[in-house]
Amino acid sequence: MDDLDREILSILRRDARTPYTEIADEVGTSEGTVRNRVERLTEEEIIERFTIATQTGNVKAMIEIEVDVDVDHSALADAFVEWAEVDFVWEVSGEEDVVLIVDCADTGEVNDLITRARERDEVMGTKTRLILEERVG
Amino acid sequence: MDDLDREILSILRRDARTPYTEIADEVGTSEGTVRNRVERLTEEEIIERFTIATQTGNVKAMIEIEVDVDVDHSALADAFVEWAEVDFVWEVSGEEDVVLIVDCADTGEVNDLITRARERDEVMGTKTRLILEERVG
DNA sequence: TATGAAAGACTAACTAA
DNA sequence: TTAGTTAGTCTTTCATA
Repeated sequence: MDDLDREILSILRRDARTPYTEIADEVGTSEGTVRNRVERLTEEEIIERFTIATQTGNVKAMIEIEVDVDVDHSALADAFVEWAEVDFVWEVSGEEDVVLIVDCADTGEVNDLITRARERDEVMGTKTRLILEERVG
Repeated sequence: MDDLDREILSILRRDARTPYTEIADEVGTSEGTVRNRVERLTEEEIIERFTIATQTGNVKAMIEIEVDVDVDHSALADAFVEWAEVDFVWEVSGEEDVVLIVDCADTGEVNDLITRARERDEVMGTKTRLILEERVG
């Protein structure tokens, strides 16, 4: 991992469809070098996957979930990730323990998700923040 | 947005490099239809962007930043997104106002980021959570 | 690091609903 | 009028030297 790798990653993060030739021009190297490095980064799983960022609904939010102490976080996370509106589930350090990143049609749908989460016995409490604006690094 | 769109999105979310011909086979339509729909979804910003999921370091974290009331959030967010270790900057509702999603070499680097954030006058306080485990929906 | 071959995407003209 | 198809062309990627 050197600065050239980091530059390539940053370009791909903004637009993963940028042609290798264009990336090469931008970072001042050849198409082959960019291709080899992207292959290596993918191999090493520094690039976990090529994907799309979607906004199927109008509201994105973080739902922080406080979980009972003696609960299997992992099983709970597995359950949440099955919910259609959930993009990511993070198990985190700190008080709230599990964070959902969700993409909903409207705030009503966010509310439904919170209600569904709170209905589970393992869930002690929730804290929700709407994501008003996102910037990509 | 119909079921065909949703199928296409789900394939692209798993691997955004899947050729249109292959997606077409999988969902039972022609290459042209897949291409037209992906273009439409991109146009409508349901697909926000083609991107990569990366893990350059060993530690991912959420840094929640409490911002002084009369501060221009947008300018602050613009500054944070320039930091190399920052993947996303979210302006959120609630007390902390700005959330950074960071990808660092180690916890020391996370700590450096927190220090740099706290050095800014606009920043009143921070709260950090390490992301211990991530699931993708 | 070039260069030709292969794979994939795009254009545009056409068809069907 | 809109969505879908297809053949031909162009672009990008890949493998080889």
